[in-house]
Amino acid sequence: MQNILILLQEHKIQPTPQRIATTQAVLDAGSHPSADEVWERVKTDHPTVSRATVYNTLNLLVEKGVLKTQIIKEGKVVFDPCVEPHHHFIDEESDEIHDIPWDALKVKGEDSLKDFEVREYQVVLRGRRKKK
Amino acid sequence: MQNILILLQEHKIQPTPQRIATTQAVLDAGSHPSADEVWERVKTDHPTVSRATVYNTLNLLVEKGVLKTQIIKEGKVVFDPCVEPHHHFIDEESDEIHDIPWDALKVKGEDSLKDFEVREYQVVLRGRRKKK
DNA sequence: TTTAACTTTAGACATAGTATAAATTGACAT
DNA sequence: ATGTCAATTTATACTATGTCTAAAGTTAAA
Ligand SMILES: [Mn+2]
Ligand SMILES: [Mn+2]
Ligand SMILES: [Zn+2]
Ligand SMILES: [Zn+2]
Repeated sequence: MQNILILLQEHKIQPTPQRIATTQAVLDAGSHPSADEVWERVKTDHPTVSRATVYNTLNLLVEKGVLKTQIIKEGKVVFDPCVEPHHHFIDEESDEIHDIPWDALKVKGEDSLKDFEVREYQVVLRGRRKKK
Repeated sequence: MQNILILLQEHKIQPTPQRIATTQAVLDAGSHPSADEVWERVKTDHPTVSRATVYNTLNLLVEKGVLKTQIIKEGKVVFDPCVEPHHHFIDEESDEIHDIPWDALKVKGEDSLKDFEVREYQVVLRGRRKKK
């Protein structure tokens, strides 16, 4: 995808080959890959890219607002290409994370929390995907 | 506290000295300690208790329903003495986790998620505690 | 008392993530 | 083009969380 280059430029990120490959990989990975999952993907096409660079790049993409981290799975941070507010459903069988659109759920009362200044919130749901 | 022994017995857990100390520690720790934080506490009174035993005991307490794990902080699981449904607020300055009573927030629409069978859910809020 | 089941322990191991320092690359002024 | 400096990448070491293993210790009951 040529748009990767534009995306990086728009976010003031020097587009090196390693960064392009990493960004490509994290966006192609479907949803919510971990850093090492992204690294695995990068390595298939660019076997010489180091683990540190993938970690550095993902952290940079978060810093620049291209990705958001989610702390939902035990033991690993996952990266979310959707930086807009939304909710998450975790399928406890497959361990997959599914995005729930912001408007699918309505939370009432978050401004009644007088002691807290809420910067962001989300609903985290767990269960299993219905067999259809 | 003498009730610890009764608590363990009620949950069919053999009350060894190590388990009593660990349970005491996790309950006294205020809210949402990590396993190693519990271990540190245990060691002050019982310096010979091993790390593995504290981890084993905490996992056993979860299995038996005395504690619940929460995956909210990056890099570590925390243990929650409150096993009833409730929400969480994370103070991004102090990194402290605060319990929000279930009834303080109302979530609408969770049964409209036709593809998912929701076993549990919670609202996770982030921000900072208001200086009062 | 013997036996078997349960528990604890120290240490090894696995994995996620960060830190460091040297090597490479790239921008850019001469 | 060349030299220079900053940015980037790389291999590697390191830290931290958590699990696993095998041996030793304990408990309870035959
Ligand atoms: Mn953007
Ligand atoms: Mn209980
Ligand atoms: Zn998401
Ligand atoms: Zn809690």
